[in-house]
Formats: sequence, C-alpha cells, structure tokens
Amino acid sequence: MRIIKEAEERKNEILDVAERLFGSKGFDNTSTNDILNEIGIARGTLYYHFKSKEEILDAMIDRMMKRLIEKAREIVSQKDVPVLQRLTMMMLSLHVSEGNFNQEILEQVHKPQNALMHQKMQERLLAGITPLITALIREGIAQGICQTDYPEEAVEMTFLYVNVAFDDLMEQSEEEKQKKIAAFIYHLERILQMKEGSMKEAIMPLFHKQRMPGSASHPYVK
Amino acid sequence: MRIIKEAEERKNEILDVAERLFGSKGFDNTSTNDILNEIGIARGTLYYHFKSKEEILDAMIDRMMKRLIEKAREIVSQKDVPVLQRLTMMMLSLHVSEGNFNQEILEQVHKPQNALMHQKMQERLLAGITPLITALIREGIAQGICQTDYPEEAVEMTFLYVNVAFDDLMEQSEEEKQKKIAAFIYHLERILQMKEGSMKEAIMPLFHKQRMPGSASHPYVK
DNA sequence: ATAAAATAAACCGACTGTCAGTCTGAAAGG
DNA sequence: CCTTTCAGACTGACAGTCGGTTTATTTTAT
Repeated sequence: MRIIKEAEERKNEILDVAERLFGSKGFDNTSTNDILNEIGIARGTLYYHFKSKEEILDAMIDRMMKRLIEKAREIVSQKDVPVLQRLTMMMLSLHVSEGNFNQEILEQVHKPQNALMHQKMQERLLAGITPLITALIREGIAQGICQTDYPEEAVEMTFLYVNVAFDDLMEQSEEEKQKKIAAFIYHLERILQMKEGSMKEAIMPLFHKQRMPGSASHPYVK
Repeated sequence: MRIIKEAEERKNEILDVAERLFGSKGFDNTSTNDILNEIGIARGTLYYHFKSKEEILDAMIDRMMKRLIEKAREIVSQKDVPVLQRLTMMMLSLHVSEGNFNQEILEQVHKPQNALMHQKMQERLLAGITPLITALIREGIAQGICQTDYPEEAVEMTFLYVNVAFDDLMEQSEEEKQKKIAAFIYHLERILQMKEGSMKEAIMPLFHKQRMPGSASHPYVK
C-alpha cells in the first residue's frame, strides 16, 4: 500500500520523527534507518526529500528555533507588561516552554555526544533572540530603568552565559543552583546598571505561587 | 620493520600526530587510518594504546590543556606584576600562546563539524582556569581594585564569553572587533565594579609597541 | 653464571559490522 | 507527464575486534 503525500507534509513527518529520535537518543546514535523504519518509508524517499542526514538536523533545528523565536517575539510585544518582567519571561521561556519537551531535549543536548546539535541550536537561538532582547533593553534604557553603551553586547554576554551555565544546572545541588541564579541576577544588574534588587523584584511576581519544576504555567508565559 | 617503543613514548607519538591532524582537518575528518598510516603503525597498535578514537581526543585535549593551564599558573604567580595586567595576560595567553599553534587549532575548532572538540576543550579549560582567575580576582578585591560578592561566577561569566564570542572574532571586520573588545572591557569593569578605564590602562602597557597579529611577544607573556 | 623457558609488553593486519549515501528502474497519484 | 514513492542492492568509508607474532624481560634449571 502506497501513501502519497505532499512534499511539505512528508518533510514535516520526517522532521517530527527526527526531532523525537534526535531528542531521545541523540544525533549520532540515531541512524537514518531508524527514521525511515519508524515512518515506514523507503531509503530513497528519505533522500528524495533531504540530501543528507545533517540537512535533516538543520531543518529540524530551524523549525524548532522558529517556534521558539515566535514565542519570544510575542513576549516582547506585550508592551503592557513591565520591561524587566518581559526580560525574565524571555529567559524562562527558553528553558521551560513547549510543555516539558525542551526539558527532554535539553537533557540530551548537553551530553558530549550531541555537541553538534547543541552548537547549532545555540547559534540559531543566539542569532534569533539577541535582537529581540536587545530591543527590550533599549526600551528599558529609554525608560531609565537601565543603561549601557553597548546593549547588543550586553545581551550577548548575559544570554550566552545563561545558555551555557544554566544548561548543566540540573546536575548541581539545590543550593548551588540558587547561588548561581543569585550571582547571575547580581551581575546582570551591574552590567545593565540597574537599581540593586530591581531585577529580583521583577522576577518575584512571576513566582507568587510555588511552581513544580518544569511544569505548571507562569501567569504570562503562554 | 618492527619498532618497539615504551608505551608512554608511543602514546605521545600518537597524540602528536592526532593533535596535528585534528587541528588541521578536524576530528571527524581525520580517520584512525590517517593517524596510524602517518606514524607507520598497525591498526591493532593504535587500539592497544587507546581503546577508542574518542579516547585519543580526550587524551590529546588533556595534554593540551595541562600545558595551557601550567602557563596560566605561571602568570598568576608573578606577584610583582599588577593584578589587572596579569588578568589581561591570562586572557591573551589563551589566544596567542604556543607560537601560532592555538591560532591554527582555534580556526578549526569553531567550525561546526568540530563542535565536540570545541566543547570538550572549553569544558576542560573552564574547569582548569576558572580557579586561577578567581584567585587573581580575590587578590584584586583584597587590594580594593575591584569588588563582587560572587568572584567565581563573575569569572565564569566573563571567561565563558571571551571564549565563545572571541572565537569567531576573526571573521568579523576590524571595527566590529574593536567594538566587541571595547564592549567587553566596558562590561567587565562593571561586573567587577572597577574604576572606569582602569582595565584599559592595564592593557595599554602590554601593547606599547605595535604587534604583528598572533606573533611577537608581550613584555610579560612568556 | 648462562642457556632455556616462561611471561609480559608491544605490535600486526585481516576481518567484522555499521552506516550514510547512491543508483536503478518501475509504479502510483494527481 | 510530472511529482512522489517504492524496493533494495550496492558502495565505500570507517571504527573497532581478534587471534596470532615479535621483541624484551624475568625466571628457572643446570
């Protein structure tokens, strides 16, 4: 029995499976056979739609990052929410959004074997999100909440740090985590020359109820 | 013809070649055959000394980082040199030391295909160097030159940024580079709450002669 | 002491299994 | 007729294994 689908539809089907398999087993440990067996298509079909395994990875990451960046864009555009809260929401959205899917993939992604995937994702994310956060910071500067001569670089610096240092945060003890977060806020306030404690004050409203890790929703985040 | 060597000697021979080949072609694009052909040993010999290709990579990085960290340790221990100059030297040593070897490997290392190598090196480097720089910062704090409640995290943040952002600095235009560096110093001064411009003043003495990129020696660096 | 025997260390290279990617040619859908 | 799919055999490259060999060192026997 032969099922014909539109190219786009089939591609997405492939990407869905790839996303699940790469996410659960990693890129190197997923063979192209795994993918095409799971879907039930022939080898030729896979290579009709993608010209290499790496192209599948790239397309998958592309699709994924587009989703994330779209969410981020929505957050930034909520002009009625205070700047600093939107900033916090941005940070959070990258680590808890999409149900617990990102959780699962993040656990995979920072294993050494998935370095390629990790780097590609980080590159994309950085390129896509930096301008958005930068815009946010400029808003903050305009409002006199913060100040820096190099908003773009300030964002790069902090965002990069969040992504690398907080990636393997899960392996740390609870107090270690708290310290890392506190230190980050502390230094973020310095970089952006904010009133001491103003960042913490912005974060608190988002946590007024205790949250189970990685699940329940924030008041603003989707 | 059969040449028998002591294990250590042979291992180092293998690592030498691996270092050169991984450095010039990347990890994935270097086959185990490339390595053993170049040395003129058999397949079995290679696997007698190392149990996998990845173990070769790990050992190579280990050896490399030990050298780097040793140099860094020497720099830190030069108590007669002002703290901020030593700090600068640390940063520089990681990007220009060892002749122009690092240059070559750094160019390779930040290509997407070498993500694994890059990540492993960064992890090692971060773990090895952070404590050294942190000690330096504590000296600075004791001298009243800078101040932070979280020296360790401040170091992690800045050092991580240097490594990631300055890795692909070579591809940027000259003015882009200058801006990035200026921004970094600007924010570093803020993070460590230093007198504005004090970092720049510390850097200048190291550059009193114009230097050819990546070659001639600094007054203090080795 | 010294030759022979045993042990260990280093080495060899053919072989295996896996996997990404190619190719051909036919058939179904629209 | 043109896009999509099928089937799957094939290639070439590669990491890793294995049984066996050579060289060096130590032990034992004489």
